[in-house]
Parts: sequence; structure tokens; C-alpha cells
Amino acid sequence: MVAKQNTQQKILDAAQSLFADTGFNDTSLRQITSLAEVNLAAVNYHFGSKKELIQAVLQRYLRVLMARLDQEFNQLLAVQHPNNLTQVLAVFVKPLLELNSVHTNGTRIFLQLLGRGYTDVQGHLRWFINQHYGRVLDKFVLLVQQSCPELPASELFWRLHFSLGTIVFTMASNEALAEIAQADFNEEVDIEGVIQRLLPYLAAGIAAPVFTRSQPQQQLRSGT
Amino acid sequence: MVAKQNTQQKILDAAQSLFADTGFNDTSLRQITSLAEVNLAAVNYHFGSKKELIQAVLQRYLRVLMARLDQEFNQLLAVQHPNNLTQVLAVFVKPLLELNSVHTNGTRIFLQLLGRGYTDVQGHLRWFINQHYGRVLDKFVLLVQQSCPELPASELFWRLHFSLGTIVFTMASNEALAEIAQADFNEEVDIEGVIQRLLPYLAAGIAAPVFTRSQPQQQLRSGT
DNA sequence: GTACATTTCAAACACTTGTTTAAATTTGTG
DNA sequence: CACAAATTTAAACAAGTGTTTGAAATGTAC
Repeated sequence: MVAKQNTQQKILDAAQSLFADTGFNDTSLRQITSLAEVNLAAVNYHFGSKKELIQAVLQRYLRVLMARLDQEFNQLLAVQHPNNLTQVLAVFVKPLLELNSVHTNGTRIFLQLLGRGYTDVQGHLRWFINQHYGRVLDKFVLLVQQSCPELPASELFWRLHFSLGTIVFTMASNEALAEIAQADFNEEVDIEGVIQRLLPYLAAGIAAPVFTRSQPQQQLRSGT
Repeated sequence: MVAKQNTQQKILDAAQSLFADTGFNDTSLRQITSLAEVNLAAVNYHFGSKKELIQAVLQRYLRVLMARLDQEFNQLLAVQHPNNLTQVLAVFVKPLLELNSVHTNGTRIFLQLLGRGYTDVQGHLRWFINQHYGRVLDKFVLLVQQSCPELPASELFWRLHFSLGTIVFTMASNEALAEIAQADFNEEVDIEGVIQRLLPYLAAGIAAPVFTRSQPQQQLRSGT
């Protein structure tokens, strides 16, 4: 017989799917514990509160992902010459795909959860991620900055968030999009295929020429 | 003296702000009616249900915006030569900014609401928009297709959805992003600023060179 | 002013939410 | 085995949800 699965893991598995599909606030503990086939009180017993459960669900992926990303970033930073932007972005692909070893469809689920963390009103999540992994992410920003030296920092900030939006939204509606692509273009699309389509789009967007009102390419910061 | 404001409008005004800030599901009718200083039952009396209130809030903007966009699209379609992609995208700017005449901060509020409509689980909203304004949006797709004739239809499909993701996500987390930009770069960001930052990013992304497995990407450069 | 329709109001409705409690059960250990 | 710690359980909690109700208040037409 299948060994009795850990209650905590049953909860985490049930919670991540529901959170990814419905969002954090719109998923009730009763839905989670019912899907996990555990008692309602188990969440509060094992995790303390719903808020802490949300963090635990994300931690399972963040721990693995961020460690891997940190390696990759350090490797690129060690190189003397600035790296090509496409190369810098491509560094995400493998670590993200490896999340599928954390759980079935781990990559998709994690990216959806990430999106929920930003669009749902979950201030504590942004704080949590920044607190724990801000140092790693700063390395990425530095790498992008090196590969696009002529891009002002504020412009880069916005474009990286635009990119985050692209990724997150695409993953959130991945299922629907893949279905349409299949029907309209007879195209079989998996997560890896989507990522490979994303990279050129993101690279081009981030490195796009900076808009200026009057002049084609000149200064952006003038005065203070 | 100020004439007694219509109860329906007081509700719409209160609802749109709260919906934009907190999302549809996380805003209660009691919050709305309390801010609007009307009785709780007024929402159900005047709009029928919360769902219909959500649609009414969006309709106030969609009606104006879509009529304007339809004009612009027809105008561009009438031209014989294919239009520049940047021009096609830029066509959104004026109609969007004119929403400020519907209500103070109308542009920001509408775009935030749109973002909420896609990220919150509001299936009825997607259906509603497509049902009412699908014909108008088809014209836009046609225009983009004409401006990027070398782009395969399936690639265009994905990139337009990437772009929708960028817009929707950016607007949904607009407040948070604006706060960070303010803190980190001492940059006052209004909705027009965000739109102007978005356009080059989207145009570059949509028109990016198509990824091919064998050949290396051409070097992407910022600045033209 | 009477009669009628529209609108407002306080109260209650039935239901869901996250969390807590205290007893019952299972588990690990000497 | 027996004892204690860890876990599970059903039940209740207080608070919040959208919606409905029926009586007041207001507005409108004759």
C-alpha cells in the first residue's frame, strides 16, 4: 500500500493548485483541506495561519529556484566582458524547468503563484520574497544593467516589471492559450515551447530604444 | 448648492475606486455603500447584483473607449499602405487619455479595472467584453498583422497575448510599482508616463526577430 | 390633498470565512 | 505494556459575505 503521505505535504500540494487557479484570497481553507483530505484545523496546527501557509507553498519552489539562479548569476558575473542580454535571460530557463522535479507541473504552478502574489493584495509576500532573496535578484538586475549600459536605471526597472507581467500573465492563461494555439494553428505547445517564444520577445522589449518626447535618442535626465 | 447626486452615480464612483485598488472579490458591498454614503440595499435595488455592478462600472468606460478606438481603427484601415507598428499601437494613447473626461483619473482607473478583470477570476467579464467589443478588437489584430507581414500568424498570436499580459499586469500592480519607482528613483509616475514607457517596449517585443533553434540571435541593441 | 410609484432604510436572512477549543486518537519511547 | 507527546477530530466561535424583506420616506401626477 501507498505509505501514508505527510499531512503537511498533502496540504501544500492541494493548496498550491487551488492558489494557482483561484488566487490566494479566493481559495478557502475548507477547499484546501477538503481536496487534501485532511481536517480543517490541520492548516492552523501545522502552519499557524493561512498567511504562513501561502509563504510555505512558495518557499518550496523559491528555495530550489533561488539557489540555482544564484549559481548561474555568479557564473555570469565572473566573466569579465558584459554578457549578451539574451544570454542573461536564457539563464532562467533551466532553473525554472527544473522546478518540474519539485512537483508535477512545478514550473507552471510556481509562475502562476508568483503572479498571484503580485496581483492579489498580498503585501506580506512581496516583503517576504524581497527579504529572503533580494540579494540574489539584485545580481540579476546588475547583469541586465551590464548588458544594456545605455539604459537608465528607472527605465530598466519598468521594463523588468513589464517582463514579469508578460511571464506571469502568460503562465496564468497558459492552458487557454495553448488550447487556442492548438486549434487555430495546429501547434502543440508545452511550457518549454512557450518559454522559447517568450525569450526573444522579452529581450527585444527590454533592449528597446528609449522613448523621448522631442529627440530621437538624447539625454533622459536633465537638471535635478 | 450641489444638486443631490444620483445614487447610482455615487455607487459607481465609490465602486470603481475600491475595485481598482482592491480587486472585485476583495471589495465588499458594505465598503462601497459606506464610501458612497448610501444604504447597503441600494446596490441590489439599482443594479440587481454585485456582478452587474461590476459590469456597469466597466461599461461607463468601455462604451466611450471602444467607440473612439473603432474610429481610429477605421481611419488606419482606410489607408492603402500598411501602417507602422508603433503608429498602430500609438492609436490607443489618445482614446485612453480621453477617459479622464469620463471621470477624474479615469484612464488609470479603467486600466486598473481591466487588469483586475483578467487577473481576478471574473469569467463573466472576459465574456462580456468579447461579446460586446470583439468586432472592434478584430480590426486591431488586422492592423498589426498588416504592419508585420513577415511575422507568422501563430507567432503574432503569442506576442499579442504577451503584450496583453504586460499591460494587464502592469495596471493591476500599478500602485505598488508607482510606489517603488517613487521611493527608488524619486520619480513621480502618472498613468500617461507608464503608457509612454510601455509603447516602445511592446512595439519592440511584437516586432522582435523570430527565434530559430539553429541560428544565433542577432545582437539586440538599445538605442537606434 | 389624495393616490400611486419610486426610492430609501434598518433589520434580518442564509451562508462562508479563518481561527480556536477540548476531547479523542494515534504515535513514539522507555 | 504504560506513559507522554504529537496529531487528528468535530464542534463552535466571532466576524464578514451578498441578498431579501417589508415598512417607512420621498417624489410625482391628478
